[in-house]
Amino acid sequence: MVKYPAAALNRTFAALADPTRRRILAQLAQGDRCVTRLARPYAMSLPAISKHLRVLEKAGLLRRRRYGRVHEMQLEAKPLKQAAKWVEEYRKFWEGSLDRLAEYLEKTNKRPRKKGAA
Amino acid sequence: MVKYPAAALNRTFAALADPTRRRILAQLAQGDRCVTRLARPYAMSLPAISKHLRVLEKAGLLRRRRYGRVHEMQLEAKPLKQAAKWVEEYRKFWEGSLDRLAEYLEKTNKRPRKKGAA
DNA sequence: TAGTTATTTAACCAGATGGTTAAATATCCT
DNA sequence: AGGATATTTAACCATCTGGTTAAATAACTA
Repeated sequence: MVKYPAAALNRTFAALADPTRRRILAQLAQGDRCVTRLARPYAMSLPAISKHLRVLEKAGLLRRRRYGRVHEMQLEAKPLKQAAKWVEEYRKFWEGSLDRLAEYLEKTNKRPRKKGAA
Repeated sequence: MVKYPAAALNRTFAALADPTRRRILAQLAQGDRCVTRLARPYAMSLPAISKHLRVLEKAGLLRRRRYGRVHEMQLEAKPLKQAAKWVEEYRKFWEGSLDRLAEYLEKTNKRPRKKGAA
């Protein structure tokens, strides 16, 4: 398996683990948005949104541009690409070799005793 | 964009946000393993590992089989498939339409003012 | 200058997270 | 039965997280 920078994956996955943040990303997928506008759909204070945005920013998932007093947020795809690669690598591996092993184990109802399991 | 079950994504991404848990998944990708064996490489108590395993289990990322007193863990690909789909969908969208927009903005150094931004 | 708007910072709070050690439980072995 | 092994549960602790409200900062507007 390939090696990935742990700290970056930590931040990316942690950022994606919150539904509000995922929804913010969905909003941004439709175009750049400023903080107030992003905050509009939520029953949540502005500082709360501000914090979510900082989490996303630190994870590198968005970029902030200041135009006077308004901060405009823009999606950034790179860290997601990393995460996607990580997930995809495991997913493929599991779906390939391991699901067949799983089936085998289901049918025989035995466990593999020695190390060459997969 | 397609709709995904939020609670499941929450749990999956949160589970993946910890490096110990990702490493456990990497171990399991090489074959089923019992708790003690999984714990071996870590400078961490058995209860700590036990907790990590429960997190992964609740996220549906692994299945537990009891053979007497030993609990054997097995990878489960389904929730990861969901997560992969989510990530991939956004990734593609961003890489496609938005990176071009980003470039445009970089060059012109203007911001889009009206709603039809993307 | 004064007032309004956009956003962040500060201080706080409740609950989750990730770890610990000690004890409990379940199973295997003799 | 009694002892060793595999794993979990309980109780505890420090830190992180996701929210709040109130105040600070920055920039536009009259």
